[in-house]
Amino acid sequence: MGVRRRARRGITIVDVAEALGVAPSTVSNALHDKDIVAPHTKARILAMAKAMNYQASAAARALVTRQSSSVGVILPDFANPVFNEIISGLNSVLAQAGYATLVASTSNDGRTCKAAIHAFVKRDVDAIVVISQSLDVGETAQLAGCGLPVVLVHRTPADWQTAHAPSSTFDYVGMDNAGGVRALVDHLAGLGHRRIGFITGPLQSSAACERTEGFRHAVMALGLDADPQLLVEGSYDFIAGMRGARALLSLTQRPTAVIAANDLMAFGTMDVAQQMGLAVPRDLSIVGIDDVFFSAFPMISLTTARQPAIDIGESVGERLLERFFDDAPCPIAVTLPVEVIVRHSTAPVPDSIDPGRPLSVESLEAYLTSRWKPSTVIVA
Amino acid sequence: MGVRRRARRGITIVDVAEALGVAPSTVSNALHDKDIVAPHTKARILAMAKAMNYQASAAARALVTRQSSSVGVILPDFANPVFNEIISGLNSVLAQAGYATLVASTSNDGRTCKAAIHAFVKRDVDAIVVISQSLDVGETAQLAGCGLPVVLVHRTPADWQTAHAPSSTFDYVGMDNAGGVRALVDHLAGLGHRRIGFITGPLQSSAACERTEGFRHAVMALGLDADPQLLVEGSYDFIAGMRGARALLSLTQRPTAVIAANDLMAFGTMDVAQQMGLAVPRDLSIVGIDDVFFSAFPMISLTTARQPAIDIGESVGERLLERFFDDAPCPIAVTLPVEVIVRHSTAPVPDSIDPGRPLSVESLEAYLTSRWKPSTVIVA
DNA sequence: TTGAAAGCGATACCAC
DNA sequence: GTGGTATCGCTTTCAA
Repeated sequence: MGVRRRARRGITIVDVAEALGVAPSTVSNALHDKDIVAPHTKARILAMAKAMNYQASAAARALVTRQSSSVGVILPDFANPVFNEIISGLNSVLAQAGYATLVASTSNDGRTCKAAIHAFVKRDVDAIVVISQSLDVGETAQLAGCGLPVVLVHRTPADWQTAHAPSSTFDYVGMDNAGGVRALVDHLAGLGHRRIGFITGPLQSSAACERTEGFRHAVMALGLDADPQLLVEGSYDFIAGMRGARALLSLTQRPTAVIAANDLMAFGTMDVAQQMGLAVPRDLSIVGIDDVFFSAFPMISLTTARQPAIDIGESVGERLLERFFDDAPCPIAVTLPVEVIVRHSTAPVPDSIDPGRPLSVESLEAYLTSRWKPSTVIVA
Repeated sequence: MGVRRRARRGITIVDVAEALGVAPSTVSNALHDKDIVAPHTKARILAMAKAMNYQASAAARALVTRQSSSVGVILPDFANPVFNEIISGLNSVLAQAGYATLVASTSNDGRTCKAAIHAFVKRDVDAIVVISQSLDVGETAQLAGCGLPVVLVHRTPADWQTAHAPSSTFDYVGMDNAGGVRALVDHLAGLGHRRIGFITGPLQSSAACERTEGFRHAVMALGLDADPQLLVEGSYDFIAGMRGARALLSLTQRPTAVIAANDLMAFGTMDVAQQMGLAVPRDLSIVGIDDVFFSAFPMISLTTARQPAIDIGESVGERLLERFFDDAPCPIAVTLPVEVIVRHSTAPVPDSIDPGRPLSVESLEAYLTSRWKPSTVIVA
């Protein structure tokens, strides 16, 4: 390991002070626009600072104030585009207020997560944002123990209240999961559907539970078919969507519409429908939740409940600024509204129900191995 | 604006020193594993530091060393999943070495970009990574002027050498664009295709130019049909893919295969083929570049040249660590290999060529307005 | 091999 | 209003 070059020293507050023959503290006050400084002095200082191209050292300020003007974001992975939209919204709000955004992914690994929190604390981040990350009791305690504002996204504190952890210090920002599902069921019921299948997300996620409960209640409220067979468990990925769709569409009395708890699983459902020779939306209506980029593509055109990801990020940012400046330690929960975007995967219920081509369990495996995996890889 | 709470003070190096009755400087040396410290002393100090859960203050260290152990990443937006894979790879390498990753998006806006660079410099980042961002002369000068290591991703320094800017201080990491396209053409030629269409990316991007040139050369080298009509300009988005595909597939003698300079445009091409009643891959072979998540879906199953995004990120990280420790100011350019993933959108050239249903220009607009835009929005 | 002390650059407190 | 100065926590000479 060699020697690291030392960056050149820039203009300091003392340089500015000397150039003007005033005290450093006065310069500091002027730069912070404190009323205590005489207008004339302030103007002179500001002008000189600009002329000398003075740049405050973030490190020096952080050392004395113990605030770094930065927030750390922890997310399970960078793969989910929705997470990045959230960061995008967050970053735009924070950047404007002079805060930096630090990111770290955990790959859903506890050790990595702990290390990330650790690294953030060491850097004196002013707050930590946790997106959709499952936290065990240790991680929760670690977060609570560092005494920083913490905002949880898409995961209600209730998740670990059952684990007897002190969740009350955390803020929460999420979307109206139940309301979104209710609106989807309304939409389908309005088209005449009375037998609607639902593929859930992973039920350890609070958001997935809310979506599932939202479905149950909506079906009840509208007096639709509440057959328990119409509810199958999934896990937010494409293959789970295929599995769930196969289960639902193989029922002797199959549903005329399927709600998937996210768009990816809706795509899996579309794929299965195609395999069974069912035309969407003529024979089967399909809806998702999230409105990912691909849902808008003409070839897909999925009706879905849009996750307000950017709004969520902005909301997190605004909440943080609020906490920074107003020091309101009373935790809040923000639930953002969801809108249904009607595209072309939903249609009125057909007069007669086509059962579709039957599909065996083996055929799923065969189909996946033939189409999902890359068949050949040529190295260029 | 209220008062900001001061975070509690943690364990300092002095605390550890006092607990052991040694000098702070010795603790510092021990923590840095300097050979000068006696093994016994070092062991005692390390043990005590762990016992007291000592955490070095990043700010204090940054103040004296003028290095923050962090790098700033600038990207045009958070929407492109590929960028996030790059950050993912970068972050994993950096985190392991104790570096933090700061992110900022510019929305392709010059002012925002300048502000982001500014903010990074102020925070004493140790390096700046610029991903796929178009830089004007001012931004380039700003980057060069701050005296930090800079790595450009997917944009060769040559881009602005023409603008007389000092590009020689920048590193470059990218992929073998020309090689990837060549491999795709090889694959198609191997299937018997001799008339291949190409939809380019935006030609102000160096990577897009490399892909285009790669196509030209491969066609030449293999003696395929070099009709200039087979080359149409696009811009990396879905609609450009549709436009390009319509142009290519409306040729009196239409190509039997289409290469799109990225996957999104390949999807657009698939969509147009479907509208024209052409079956993929029976009537038309389609390939893309990037291998985005959706390309692997069974319903899409696109043959494509995989962009090694994570490798690119890791490579950037490794290069940075190298520069940090070896202080090798000699800039390098890293070009990562690309692999072709053969899926189900390519097949041997058919015996007879189906011209497909004709499509008017108006029908594109009509199709897009009917399928692309959300038709109804219900607020939940 | 260890210890004492001088900064790094900005803030904040208290005289003036 | 303004100026001196201690201080934040760590690194880094230089002396012992």
